[in-house]
Amino acid sequence: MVTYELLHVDKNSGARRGVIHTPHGDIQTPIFMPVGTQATVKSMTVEELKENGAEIILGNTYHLYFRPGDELIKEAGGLHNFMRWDRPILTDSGGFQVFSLSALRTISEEGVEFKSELDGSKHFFTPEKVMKIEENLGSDIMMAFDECCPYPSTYEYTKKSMERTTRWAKRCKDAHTTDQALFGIIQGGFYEDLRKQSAEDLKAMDFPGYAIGGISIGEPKEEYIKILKYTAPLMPADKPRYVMGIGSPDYLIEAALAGIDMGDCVLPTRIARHGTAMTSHGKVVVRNATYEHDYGPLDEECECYTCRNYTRAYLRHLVKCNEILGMRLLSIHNIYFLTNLMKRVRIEIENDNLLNFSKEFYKKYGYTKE
RNA sequence: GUAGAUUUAGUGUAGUUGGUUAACACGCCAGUUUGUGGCACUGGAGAUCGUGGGUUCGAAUCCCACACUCUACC
Repeated sequence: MVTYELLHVDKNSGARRGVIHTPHGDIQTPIFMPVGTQATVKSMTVEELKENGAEIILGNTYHLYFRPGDELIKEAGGLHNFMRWDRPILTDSGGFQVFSLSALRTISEEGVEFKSELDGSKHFFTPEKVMKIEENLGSDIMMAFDECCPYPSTYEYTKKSMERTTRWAKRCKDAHTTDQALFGIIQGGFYEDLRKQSAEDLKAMDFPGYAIGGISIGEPKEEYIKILKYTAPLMPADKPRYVMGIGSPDYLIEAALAGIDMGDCVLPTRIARHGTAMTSHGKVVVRNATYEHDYGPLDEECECYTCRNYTRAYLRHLVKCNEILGMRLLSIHNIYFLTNLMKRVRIEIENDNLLNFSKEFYKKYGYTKE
């Protein structure tokens, strides 16, 4: 059972402060969820994730099905036991891989055939099969199997895809047998009437939570904001609202302002591995020469392990040498930065002040728009 | 001392009948990254081709001298 408890609504923005209750504990919302595709948030131990504020993480149906296999994970006692994470887990359905691995798959009404990037073998993913995999993984929240449309897509294609995703959602619901919470995913691309149709059809199926999928996939920011603000109010108020794939501070704050409760993204850990940090004064490309002799912390306002112990000059050295520790220290910092940012967002909502805070934050972070 | 080989960007190299802005890798400088196939991708700066002279319409490329480094022999 997964339930949503609304604690407070920001009087000046409509942002929601709440709690989501799950079998593995509560999560405070709005929340940022680090992504651990292959049963690991890359380079970080579960202790480090906890110390840096992670309350819930993601796993991925597609990738775990191929390696090590969902049957093995079931045998190991489920994903929680397998990876030693005792807090909530949300599993993505593989719907994003329909988009990101588009060169390796074929879509039909029945499902999606993927050609494995590992050995070329063919695997047919249906909504029923995805439910079985996610049940074997044993996550607290499982996502319905959908298609994430690319940007841009034509109205005709997006409509056809959205309607099929709705039919797949029904099949997921019918095939689902455990008490794990199954969330529906609203699609419809960048067309408002399609978003509305998708939201209404999915609401009629009464899922315990809803997500907006298919945004934050490379579109201009204005398009993201437009669909976010249009779609969020169409989602039930008494259930968790989740925007899939958002990880930059502005996208997360805009989502919170729109009344969204959850967001996830690979961004903080990926850019960390490529040598970039998010700080209170904006993005820092640690490899840049300007930090060669900089013996101050990455972010003087940050209290994470990395900022308490290491200098920019040292981090730059590690990044330039492609040392594992550099990736780890920046990942720790970026995860801490985002979980801490969301902690602050929750406080500002409680004080009905998120809108003002967002303006101050954007100014300091260096965003020119908004 | 003799013979041979070598000398092209910070480093290592490509450039085979002489022909427009001399190529590549690494390094350097910068940018991108948003439900993670790929620890990646995209740009940029940087070389009077060892030095001097000659042949030629034209030389990194051919010729001469010198210098440098390496190897072998005396």
